[in-house]
Amino acid sequence: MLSKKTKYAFHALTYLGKNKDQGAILIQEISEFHNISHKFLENILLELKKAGFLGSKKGKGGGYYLIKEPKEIPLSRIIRLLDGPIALLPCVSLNYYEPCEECENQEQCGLNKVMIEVRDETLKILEMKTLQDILSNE
Amino acid sequence: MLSKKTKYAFHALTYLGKNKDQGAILIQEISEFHNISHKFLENILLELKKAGFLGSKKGKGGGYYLIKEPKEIPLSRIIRLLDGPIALLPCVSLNYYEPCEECENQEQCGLNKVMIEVRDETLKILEMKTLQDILSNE
DNA sequence: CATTTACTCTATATAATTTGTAGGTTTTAT
DNA sequence: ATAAAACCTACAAATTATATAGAGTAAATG
Repeated sequence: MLSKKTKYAFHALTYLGKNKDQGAILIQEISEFHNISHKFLENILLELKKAGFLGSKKGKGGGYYLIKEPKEIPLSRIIRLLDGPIALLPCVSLNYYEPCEECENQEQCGLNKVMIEVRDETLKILEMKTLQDILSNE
Repeated sequence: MLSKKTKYAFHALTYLGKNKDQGAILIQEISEFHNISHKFLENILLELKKAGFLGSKKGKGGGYYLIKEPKEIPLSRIIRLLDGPIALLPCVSLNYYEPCEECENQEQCGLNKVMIEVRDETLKILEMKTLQDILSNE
């Protein structure tokens, strides 16, 4: 399951995508619309900004706005940013690789091999689906 | 990512699958082979037994053994049993459905719709891959 | 240029979940 | 009878997720 953080990130991105023409949008507007704690959302939006998805403006009339095309934002990137690995095991993660402590020889591990296949199939979906797909369904 | 519980379950099932002919196998044998805490593994094997994957024998000469064909044990069933939902959101889970608190109208939620597609694609893989696939790779 | 507004940053508190442990009970073989 | 090994319940420890606090910085505006 996605963490709330990631789920909220998707809600916020969707909101910003729907209101693209309206310039900077307040954290508060999003947090009220989706019943999300203001401060919690603040942290999330900041991460999304640092990762290059959002821009922001400080001060009066400030807020956040999308700086990428929705179709250029695959689900996989958001999930990795906020939730970490997409792979089901650390030993098959492309971006967060770690060997399994209990395994002496990953080369001979059948679980490892199968999970590589699962990862690749999962990635196909999560890289293909983008914010645009979410927007198209609203 | 899978919890350790689920990962250990796969290791144990694989071990039992590889040693199918040898009758009942001790928890201790598996826990030592895979460096898993004996007591923790005990709980896991018990769950697998209650769910109908394993049989057991008490007392001297006792232990656990597979009672299903490896090809009849899809990854999805083990993951669901020990980790819960496969879906990325509660509102699209087939086995553990819950509405999202922050959503007033799930019918109009684009995230919901996209995550249903992701779930269906993910399930295709996890239902197709079985313990047999893990065994074949060792 | 003072004031208000709203994002930025870091640290911390709280809650929930996962992981692991303890200790006794029941069953079985010898 | 005794020892071996699964069964069961409850709890403890560790980790992670969620949420909050409060001071800092930048921008707009009158």
